[in-house]
Amino acid sequence: MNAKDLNTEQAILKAAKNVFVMKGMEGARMQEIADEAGINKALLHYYFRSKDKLFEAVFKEALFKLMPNLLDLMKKDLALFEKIKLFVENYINTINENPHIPAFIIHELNRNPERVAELIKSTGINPSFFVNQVYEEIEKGTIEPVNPFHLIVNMLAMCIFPFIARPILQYIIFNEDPKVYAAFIEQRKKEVSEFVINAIKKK
Amino acid sequence: MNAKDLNTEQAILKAAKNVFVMKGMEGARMQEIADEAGINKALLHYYFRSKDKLFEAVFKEALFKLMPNLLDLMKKDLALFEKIKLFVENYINTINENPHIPAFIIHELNRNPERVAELIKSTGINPSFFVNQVYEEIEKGTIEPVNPFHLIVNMLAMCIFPFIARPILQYIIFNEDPKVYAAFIEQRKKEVSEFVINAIKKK
DNA sequence: TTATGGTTAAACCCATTGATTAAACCATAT
DNA sequence: ATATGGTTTAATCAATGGGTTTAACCATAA
Repeated sequence: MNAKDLNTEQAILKAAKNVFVMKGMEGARMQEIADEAGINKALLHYYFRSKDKLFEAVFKEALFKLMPNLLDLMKKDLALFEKIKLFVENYINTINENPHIPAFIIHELNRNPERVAELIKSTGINPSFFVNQVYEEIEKGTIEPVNPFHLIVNMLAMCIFPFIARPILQYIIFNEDPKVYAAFIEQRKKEVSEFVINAIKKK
Repeated sequence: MNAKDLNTEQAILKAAKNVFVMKGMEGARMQEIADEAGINKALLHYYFRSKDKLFEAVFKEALFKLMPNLLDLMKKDLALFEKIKLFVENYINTINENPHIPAFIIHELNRNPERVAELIKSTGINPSFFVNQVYEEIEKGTIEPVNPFHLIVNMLAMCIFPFIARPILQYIIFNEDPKVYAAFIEQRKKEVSEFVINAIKKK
């Protein structure tokens, strides 16, 4: 595989990502991907065999772009509140750079739950480290006795949701002004971590 | 329109809802909807003209099923903490009865943001009553000075997210056991409202 | 220069699918 | 009984779109 190949292959992947992420597997057209990449449609099959294979390549890349951060962070040796702050800021930043990927994953998750679940499983993601850390803090009496699984889901939810519901928020709450929406997302880094810490810390 | 019509039309809508919600506009097949309804494919066009029209009917019904609750509740004359409790329980219950609709709406939201936004706008939904109530409580010093828009987004997020991410949670966290997942959702009604109230109340 | 082999593109194939048509069906009214 | 008109179906159409084929292109090596 030489440099030219890499270029074409990367161009295809990039174009395919754009189209698949916005329209999903079923809504995407091979012709549109080819146009977006500025190449002939047959080349898509030359490099990736089939639409399904191409989709899988794109999907894996998209999925793994949002996973490793999460994985590393959870296991870090940090105080719980620091970890929460870091997680929220870090994760909102990551999604902000790929704002359509969550909705893309969610759609595929509904279309093909087992396949996606298998993929995620294969990353070896495991919340037990973080869960134990939460239990320890509860023991110590520094936080309320919250269920750590609900805590994780709450944090993920608050980070991800504003991106998948963006059109609603932007058109309804923010009068269609993208600037205001962007500022809202920026605020959230602080607002959410404070919200979470306030919710659990013992006073 | 007589009783027979109503039956057929309702049968079509029900079948179309099942298929569209699970597979989206592009993934759905008119033949599959006809089969699910137990009728001839041409009848779909007889009653709804086109796939697009049928989809629109299904989508509106799905959207408005999740909206009115929200609307009425926000304007009720209730103390803030009571309102939060009621909202969370009520909304989780509503979604639990139609667990696939949020992901369905989100996908359509990405495919066609303006159209969905217009539809939602047309419901006349307006958060200002709730927003003002939050500001009043901040004045009174009963809650921390949180941004009410973030508060709304946080509550929506925590209610909706576990349903759209269900396969991940169920397969990864809950070892594929639907019973455990159902119990988790049941717990959330209490867990989330306590989480929110704890996060904002002044102590 | 020419042979080789990977890369690219144009043209084509054909299964799928949304939509239409024409005829059959059937309940109701005269 | 039969005429009417809404309902349902089978058959068909036309377009779309994923995939294939064939040949042209072009860099590299002998």
